[in-house]
Amino acid sequence: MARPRSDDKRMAILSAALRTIAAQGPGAATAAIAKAAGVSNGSLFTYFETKAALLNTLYLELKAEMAAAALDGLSTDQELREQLLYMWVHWLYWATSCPDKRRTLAYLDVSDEITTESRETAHRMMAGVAQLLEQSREHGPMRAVPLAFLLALLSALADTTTDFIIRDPAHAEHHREAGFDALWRMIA
Amino acid sequence: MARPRSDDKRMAILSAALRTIAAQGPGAATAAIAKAAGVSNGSLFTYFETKAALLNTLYLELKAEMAAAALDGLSTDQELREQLLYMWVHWLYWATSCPDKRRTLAYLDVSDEITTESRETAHRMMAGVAQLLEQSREHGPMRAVPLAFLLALLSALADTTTDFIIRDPAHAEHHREAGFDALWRMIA
Amino acid sequence: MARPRSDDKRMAILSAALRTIAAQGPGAATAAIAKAAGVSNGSLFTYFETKAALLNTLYLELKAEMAAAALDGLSTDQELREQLLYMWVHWLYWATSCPDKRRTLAYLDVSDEITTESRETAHRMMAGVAQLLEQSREHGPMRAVPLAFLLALLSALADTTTDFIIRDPAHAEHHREAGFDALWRMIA
Amino acid sequence: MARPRSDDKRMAILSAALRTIAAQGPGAATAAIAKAAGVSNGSLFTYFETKAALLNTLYLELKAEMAAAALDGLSTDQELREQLLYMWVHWLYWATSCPDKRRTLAYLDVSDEITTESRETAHRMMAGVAQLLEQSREHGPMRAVPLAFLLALLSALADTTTDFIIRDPAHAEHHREAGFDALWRMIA
DNA sequence: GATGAATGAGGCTTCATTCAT
DNA sequence: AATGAATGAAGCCTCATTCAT
Repeated sequence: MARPRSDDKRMAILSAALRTIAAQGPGAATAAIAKAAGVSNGSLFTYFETKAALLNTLYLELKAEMAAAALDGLSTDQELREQLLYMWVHWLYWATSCPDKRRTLAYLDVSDEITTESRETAHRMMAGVAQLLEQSREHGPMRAVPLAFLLALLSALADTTTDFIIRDPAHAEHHREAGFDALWRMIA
Repeated sequence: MARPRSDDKRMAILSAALRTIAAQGPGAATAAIAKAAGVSNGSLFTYFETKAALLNTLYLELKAEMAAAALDGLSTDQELREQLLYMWVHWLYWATSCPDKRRTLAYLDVSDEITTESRETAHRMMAGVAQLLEQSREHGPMRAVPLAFLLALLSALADTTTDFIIRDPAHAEHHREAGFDALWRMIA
Repeated sequence: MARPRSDDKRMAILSAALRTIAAQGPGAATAAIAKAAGVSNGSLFTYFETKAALLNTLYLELKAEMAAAALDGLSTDQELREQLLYMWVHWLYWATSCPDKRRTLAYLDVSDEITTESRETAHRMMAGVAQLLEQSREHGPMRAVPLAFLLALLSALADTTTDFIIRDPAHAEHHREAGFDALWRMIA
Repeated sequence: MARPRSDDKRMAILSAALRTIAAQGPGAATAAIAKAAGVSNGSLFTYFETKAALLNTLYLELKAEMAAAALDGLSTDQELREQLLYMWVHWLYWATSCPDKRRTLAYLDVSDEITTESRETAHRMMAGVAQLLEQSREHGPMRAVPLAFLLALLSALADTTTDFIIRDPAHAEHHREAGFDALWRMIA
């Protein structure tokens, strides 16, 4: 009945946090974030109880977006290699076309403000990717290692490849393919 | 500025920084580091002009140690695969037996206090590793990618494998081998 | 400003303020009080212009209740000592059986939000008690001191005695009698 | 070997806290206190870890001073009544001639920043007064009540009397005597 | 009238760095 | 050179009050 909590504002804060953290790291001041969001200092805290809460929310949002980006539109009819490639390409596309998001995610991934619980939730968001990985490695040389290990390796590869694409965008496609081939050789 | 007298004190500070940052992250207060070093608050700044300077020094120290650990005692007589394995094993051994150093390095790697120059110097410290990598991939599927990319992939793999060994030390050897096999498949 | 519609709500706020302040001191946030009253944040300010206004109102309410409790049912037929004892017993009974009210009153008594005017009004509410005191001391050793002084002494005694009864309820009656005897010796 | 922590500064802070709290209540900002002490915002915290620590220290300091003022110079040769009177006079003299101290003590006495431990320590500081009280009431009507109760009554009487002297200093002596006579009648 | 989001001024405390001793 | 007190700029968060709905 009162002014409703505006989703716009909430998203403005999240988006401002994204930009500010990408630029200044997770130490960015809440005041800076609020200002970037065009919102008063105190308003930030009506949408997020705590700076840590904001960070965790942002983290989950980004992880979810990344996972969705990687899997959206995937058709399970194709060969596994094609499916994995599809995921790889989309993942890298997302990561390289939203460098702020990727950078912020990288910061948050190592921040000690991110809860174990958030990390677990994020991990669960990768279930689709994990499943694809599971199928891909089923008969390959890594059939016996923990799936989590494999997932971590995949992330590491994707991350590294993204770095290189951003650093040297002229050879984006080249790097992307090299990365994928390496991945495929590793697991299949 | 003449080099301060006591090298002991300098090393005590570096070592204290290592422990303190491992425990509290790169946000650790200089006062906390000084205290851990058994040195006064202000003395820290006669040995390191700035907190950032200390961090960068520590970063380089650790990177150098890591590179040395990976290559020390390597004999170039053996097969390349053996040499690479030697390096892999020693790298992981260092990383898993000095968790503080590794953790601190992980923190510093993403800290924005570390200058580009430091990162470049650190990169150069890996020349030996890079050379080995270069030889190993010479006739392999990755013969055409930038060596830096390969080095980054190696680092990512080593890092991820270390994570898993620390998390699940009972299967250390298993993880180490799985990681190496994956690496070898990737490049050779 | 027309009196707001719901007296219920007004009293709910006062009662919530009572409980909240008893628990958290006069620094209790208006938001906390509103919540405890089951009323919105903003509504509190349609019933009380200001936090200070709320506090002053509560203060007067409690003082009035205390005065009423002390005198209610007093019959002026009895001996003065009996009348004074009656008042003493009822005062202490009120104070010990509504510890929240007493505690809040204690907080407010020293709060600088309570205006001089409120304090004076409160003082006037004790007229009945004062009158009884006046009669009681008429021929006693304190016949010449300002009545206000006497009243203050009475309050101090009552307060101190209440403290002890609350702290050591097993000997409530004992303390109550000791306090009264002391009072009587003092004035009569 | 460095600049020593200056006792002057420490006392300046305590004294500034005294003045500031007397004027603004225990809610006075640490910044205001620091400014009043002619000290930087942060310096306050090298002398007192916390605002609460500062408040507790000030509380104990004042209580000690008050107890000392009440007993200093007391000769145990005199009659008990004379001794008690001596204490009464000196107590009131202290309280009325340092209204800031008294006011601050009153604020702190009810502040929830003051630890139970501080309160107990303060209580122990009144041992001398308590002992005198104990002797005075030995054969009197209050010989059986808890000494702590008696002490609380004494405090209440002293406080109330002080109030009246401050409010009406023209009759200081009058009030002081009336208060003491009341006390003596109460206990002896 | 009721609601609760919006505001922004502080409040307490931390910390890198400087400086007196 | 060594020490640790001094500094003051931030940082996060709270809260009385206002205002859009």
